[in-house]
This record gives sequence, structure tokens and C-alpha cells, in this order.
Amino acid sequence: MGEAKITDKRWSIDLEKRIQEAHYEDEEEYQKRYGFDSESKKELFVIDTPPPYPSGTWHIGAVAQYSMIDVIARSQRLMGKEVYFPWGVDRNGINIEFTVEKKTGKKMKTYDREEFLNLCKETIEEYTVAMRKTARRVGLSCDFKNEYLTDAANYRAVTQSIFVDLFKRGAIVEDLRPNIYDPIEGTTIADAEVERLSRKTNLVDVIWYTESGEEVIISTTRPELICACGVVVVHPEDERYSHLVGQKIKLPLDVKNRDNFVEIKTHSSVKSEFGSGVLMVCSFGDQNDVSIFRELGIKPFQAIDLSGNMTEISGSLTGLSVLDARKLAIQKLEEIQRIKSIELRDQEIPVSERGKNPVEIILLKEWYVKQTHMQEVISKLSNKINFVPSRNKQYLLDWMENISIDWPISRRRWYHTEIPIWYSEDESKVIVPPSAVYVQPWNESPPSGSEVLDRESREYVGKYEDMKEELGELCGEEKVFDTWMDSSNSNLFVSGYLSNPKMFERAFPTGIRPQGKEIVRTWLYYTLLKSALLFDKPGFENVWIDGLGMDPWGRKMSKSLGNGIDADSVLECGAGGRTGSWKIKGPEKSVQLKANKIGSECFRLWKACDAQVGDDFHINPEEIEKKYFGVLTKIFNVARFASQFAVPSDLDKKPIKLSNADEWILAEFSEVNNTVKMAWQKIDIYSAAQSIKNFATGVFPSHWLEMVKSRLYDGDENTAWTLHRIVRDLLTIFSPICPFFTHYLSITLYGVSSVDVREFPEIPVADLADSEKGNSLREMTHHLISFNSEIWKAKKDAGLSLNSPISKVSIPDELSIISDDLIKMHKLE
RNA sequence: GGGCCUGUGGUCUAGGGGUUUAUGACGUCGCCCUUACAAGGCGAAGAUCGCCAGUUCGAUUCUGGCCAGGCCCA
Repeated sequence: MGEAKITDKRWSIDLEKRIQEAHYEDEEEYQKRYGFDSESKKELFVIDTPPPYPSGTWHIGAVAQYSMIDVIARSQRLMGKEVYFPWGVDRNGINIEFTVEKKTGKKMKTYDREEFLNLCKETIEEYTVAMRKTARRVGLSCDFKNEYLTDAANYRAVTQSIFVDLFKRGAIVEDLRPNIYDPIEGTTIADAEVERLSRKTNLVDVIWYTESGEEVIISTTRPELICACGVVVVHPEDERYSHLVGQKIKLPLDVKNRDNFVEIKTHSSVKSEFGSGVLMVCSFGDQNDVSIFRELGIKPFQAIDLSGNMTEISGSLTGLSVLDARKLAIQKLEEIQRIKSIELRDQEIPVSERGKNPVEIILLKEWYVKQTHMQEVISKLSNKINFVPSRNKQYLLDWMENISIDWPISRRRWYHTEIPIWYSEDESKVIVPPSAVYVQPWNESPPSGSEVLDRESREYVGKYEDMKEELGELCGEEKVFDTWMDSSNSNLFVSGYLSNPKMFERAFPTGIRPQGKEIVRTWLYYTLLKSALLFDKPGFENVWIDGLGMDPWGRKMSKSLGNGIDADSVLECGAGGRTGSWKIKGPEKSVQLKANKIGSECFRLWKACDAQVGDDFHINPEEIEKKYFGVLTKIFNVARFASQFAVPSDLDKKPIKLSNADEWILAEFSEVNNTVKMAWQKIDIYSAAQSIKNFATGVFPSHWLEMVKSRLYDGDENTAWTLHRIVRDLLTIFSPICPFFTHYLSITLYGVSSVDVREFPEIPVADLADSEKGNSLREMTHHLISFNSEIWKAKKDAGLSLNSPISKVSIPDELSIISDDLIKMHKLE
């Protein structure tokens, strides 16, 4: 026995930060530790890290989830796999465009396109820096050196190449479909940009006649859209009209190039009490019209053109603006005595956020990925994927059930990946770039190696270089991709698609997709769709779907509720002696939460132990500290205690003769070890964490250590071997959860870091693992626990201190083989 | 508004028609202090397993409805 090698009295946040900083400082060593070798002979395990979107603050729930992804990465390394844990940042999209618009007070389309892109890039870079810092602070073992950015050329090139590939195969089509459009600004807008304004509008009751001559009143605020009416609907339970269902009804105004009769059908969205209870459905008066057209499978008419004027089908209204057309339509209906009444009403009309212009839903030519035919295929392929937890697969299946239209992938925005296509002057041919080359068609000509394809048949026509002259003046596509188009090939990108075919061969399907349940319908689904379209394979071997971080009462954290908790404040709580305090709005009143020390290790331990994967979890810093910092203290002290005894020279070689007590604890530990190994295999963090915690803070220190203390003090080398062997391996199997904590202890005690172990430890006690002998030893455990309790209680009842002798105690038969140790432990006489 | 997921002491969790007077942990409350330990020990309180019906000899467990929270869609 000597001086304790571990001199710190306890784990502290300052110590944690020191270790962490050293860990990340030496890049070479870091790379050696966590880098990825695609040519390794080991099994490759690629993690499709969810690239976070930098938007200022990183949600603590997401950080918690990320720390668990790190646990997965580290545990798989420990299991001997070659793990690629990439670090990516998602930077495409409307979010950053909005941020820049807000910051500068200038709308995107008032900028020069290139200038705006540069502004976005600069701004997003600022946010990215903060995110990288938090990623390290929570201890992620990502490959930071090879950071990928979704707005970088190499990433966007993959998105574009996949587009070209799918386009050639006919899996991507152009089509006219409804979009929200601001006719004054001349741009598509997203749902998020629509505002509602109250205005006075005329509600016109128009008289229609059915084919059998029956009069039907239909109320509308949009009489100019009668020409785009595709169907007239009534509520299925409205008895007043049930006899009309199935009949045809004549449009009351003249139209051109279309049938002037439409059918009367039923739809549950009709409000019978509104007006006459009969609704004309036009393409497109509002979003409800869109969904009725879609549901009933009716082909929409294009009544309004890109400049907001009426198209040919409106007959005599052609060329008029929407407002003028409405006036004329009313006038014409009056002339033919088809107006029963006109009432001025308040109405909420959708306008564009920017121009306050009434928006229209119009048909626009956009790009779509065909997906309706793929549902069965994806469903079958997903049966080959292991979902953790399995029940969360249901989110995916339910979503796929509901898919009825193709996936629109084009957007009229800027800070996104460009759709890589040019059109020939006569629009009959398209030019696409070669694979793995990033292009900006709005800004440049096709690069060398581009191909010319027939726009309709997609057949190869020739090389761009050879055909330059005959193609005429090219028109580069100005539209960009929906950002899910980028995100949905993250697994391909990180698995080496295009960049490393040899690796891709081995690494795809990607090892695991970890993600939150809220984006199963987008990220997961679209990724599986692409993997299915491109390779007819499932995208992943495993999909790990976690719940979301909630406030201490289980509510969503949001700015408006004032119940958010900043991730950095929890990770830094306790650093430099600074405590943490959070003022949070509870359901009734504001609550002040306080904690002295948390840090990354405690935070990770909490998430691993406290929240089963898949369900939403409550985040309360006070509880994180109260429940889990003590666990760290306990394990720290076990290690500190062990550190005063010399480490036997060969921990791998079991001493020839071990005492019964030592064999017993080794039998217990080998079972824990097995449980943990199985748990890591099944990506079951919770079970691994629980069994490590229970052993390390329970039976190991309280019962075994107490029992063999005197032998340790007496210099029993075999017991010292048992002690160190268990402590060392315990730190190793614990290292995925608390890497810096275990790194520090293991380096100090054994000179080897537990985070560097690349083979799951096997306790050299095969005869004690899954054997009769082992079982009978483990059978002893509960007898021992209750016997110890009895003695401690007896001493307490007798008013004796625990280290004073006690007499007249008989050791139960079950414990006879360790009676010597028990006598010493309790000073039995 | 629609679909889906979840609902076990204050918190997290095990279980899954009767051996259940419901598992374990943390927290809480007493009492005591022992040489790694502000996770030391002993003890106590605390749950009609969200609510209501149904199936059944029997339901926390199965079915349906409702309620609450969550996610997504509109």
C-alpha cells in the first residue's frame, strides 16, 4: 500500500475541462485516436451524423441526443469496429436567407444573387464556429478534421450528381403543380411567408343549374375562378343535396377549351351551414381546394398566369387582372340574372409577408421525385433495418401510408443547391453536368464533359462540346433544390459515395442513422427513398430514433414560453467555481433552478441513465446534478481508493489461486461485463449505463470492497489483482458514456487510457462466466447483501460503531465459503 | 381539425391476464457515523399502474372510448 496516485479529492468541472482541452488540442493524437481508416481490416461502422443547422443556439435536447450518438460511436469502437463518426454542418436553406434578410432589412430578391449568397455564407460561418465549440465541449469524438458542409461544392456535387442520375432513369420529372405565388413580386413563396389580413370582400350567391335543370345556389368570393372549377361538392351527410350527388352541373359563365359541366360530389370538408352548403372547388381558391383536387384526383385548370392575369380558359375574362376579372365576372353574372344576392363580408385573405399582396395558388412547372410507386419497396427494404426502439418504426410506416403525391424538390430560392440543368434554345434538349462536378447554371455555362439529353425521353443525344453550336443560346435553370434533397443523401456522402467507391462498397448500407423522431417523415423517409431508388437497398443497418428534450414539466422548450435552457450553461455549470442558475417559466409561475456543478460527463451520464431512447425526456439541471454527480463522485472515490494499492505487473494473467470472495466478485463482474457487451451490441445505452452504474456504486464497493479491505491493507496481491482488474475494465466499459472521466482515471492508474481500448474486455475467468460455478457464486450475492445489512443493523441497534466487534453472530451456510472475510469485515467474535 | 406515439410513487424505470400486499434507482423524511466516498449505514413514508366502460371467474396487463403530453400533417 502506498500513497494514492489520484490526488484530487473529487471529480470537478475544472478538471474535466483541463482534460478535455488537452484531448482536443493535439490534433495528431486526436486523429490517431478517433480518425477513420477506410482501408482498415476491421468491420466498418459509419454513423450518419445528423448535421446540425447553425442558427445561433444549439438546442440542449439536440446536444443531449448528440452526446448519445457519441456514446454509440465510442461503444462501437470499443467493440472493435472501425468507426466513422463524421462531423457535418447543414447550412443550406431558407433559414439563413431569412436571417440575412432580417439582419440587413433587405429582401433576398432585391440583391444581386451572388452578393446575397456571399452574405449568407459569411453569416452562417459565424454560427458554425459556436457550434463546433459546443460539439467539443460535450465531448464528441467526431472526425472534426474532415468536417463537411452541405453548402460546400463537394457536398452539393453529390446532390446534383444524384439528381442527374435519377433524372436519366426517369425517377425525376417536371410537372405543373400548385404553388403559393405572389403575382406582384413574381415569386413563389413558402407557407412560412404567408400572412393573413382582414379585408372586406363580396360574398356572391350565384345561381347554377344542374343538367336536369334544378337550381342550386353556390356562395363564392372568387366568381372569377368559376372557369377553373373542377368539381362542386356538398357534405356527404347533407340530406338536402344527396339526390344531386353524381349529377352534372353547368358552369354559369362561359369558358374556353374545357368542358363547361362539372360533377357534383361529396367531401367531408364542406361546412353545410356556410351559405347554401354547396361549394365550388376551383384550381385554386385556397389550400382546401388544392387538397380536394388532390384527393378526388381531378386535373386542375390554370386560371391565372405568372403575372397574375386570367388565362384563356376564362373566356371573356382572358388577360384581365384577378381583381378586374372579379368585377367583370360579377357584372356578367348580373346581366344573365344569375346573382341571387351579394353581401359585403369580413374575410381573412392570405397575403405575402413582404408585399402584403394577395397571394394566389397557381400551377407552376416544378421538379418532382416520383415516389408514389415506391412505398411498397421501401416498406420491404425497411424490414431489413434494425430500429431502436423498434416501435418508432411505426412513424415511418404511418407516414408512407399517407403518401399520395410525388415529392416536389424545386424551390425558387437562392442559398440552396442549384438544380444542375440547362435548356437548349428550343427547349427540346437539356444539358447536364458530369458526375461529381458542382455547377451553378444560373451563373455559368455547362462544364466540359457535360451531356446533352432529350428533354422528354432523357435519351443521350451527344456531348455538349460537340453540340454547342446547334443548341443555340442556353438557359440555365434558376431554381434550386428543397434542402431535404441535400439532407437525404447524407448517408451516401459519409459512406464514400462518389468520393471513395472502395469504401462505399463496404460501408453501405450505412451502419446507423441516429435522429429525432420529429423528422422521420422527412429526413429518414427521403433518405430511404433515395437509397431505394438508386440501389434498391435499405439505406441503413440500424436506425436509432430518439425523443425530444422537453422542459422540466414535459413541455416543448420555446422562446415564446420562456422555458428554454441553454446547452452551454449546463455544460459550463461549475467551471471556475461558477454555479448555474436558470429562471424558467413553469406552468404556473417562474421557477428558479440552481446547480453547483454539472459539466459534460455528468450531463452525458444523466442522458444515458435517465432517459430510455425513443421517448421525450425532461431536462432539469437541478436533477441532473442531484441524481448523477454523486455517481461520478462514488466511482471517482473507488478509483482513488484503488490507486493506493500497487498495480500487479500483469493484469491480463489471472493469479493461480484466488480467494472465494475474489472469485465471487469476478463472477458478478463478468456477468455485468456480458450484459454491457450485449447492450452495446444492441445499441441499448440505457441498459449498459444502468448495469455499470449499479455495479460500480453498489455491490462492488459496498460489499466486496468492504469485505476485502483488510486483505488489501495486508498486501494480498491476488486481491489487488482482482481490484485493479475490475476497476480497469469497469472504466473501459464505462468510457463510452464518460470518456474524459474514465480517461483521467485510467491514465493515472494504469498508464493506458480507457478511451483507446479497441477490444471489449474479456475477464479471464471463463470458468466463472456462464457456468455452474459462476451461477452458484452469484447465487450468494443476495444472501451476502442481506447478511451485511443484518449485521449493520444489529450493530446500530446495539449502539455499536460499525468497526467495533460483535459477538454471537452465525454466518449462514450459503456464505460459509467466505466466512473468513466476513469475520474480518464485521469483526465477528 | 386529422393521423400516429406515449401515460406505472415527486423523478426515471422493470414487468406484462392470477405467485403483484407492483421491480429497482434517485429524491424526500427520521436516526446513526465507520480509517476511498458530501452516493457511509439502518429505517420510514410515498402508486386505487391517466380516467371510464367492456371482455374475463379475475385486468395495471387485452379491447373500445375519453383525458393529458408529444410528433407530424392540414
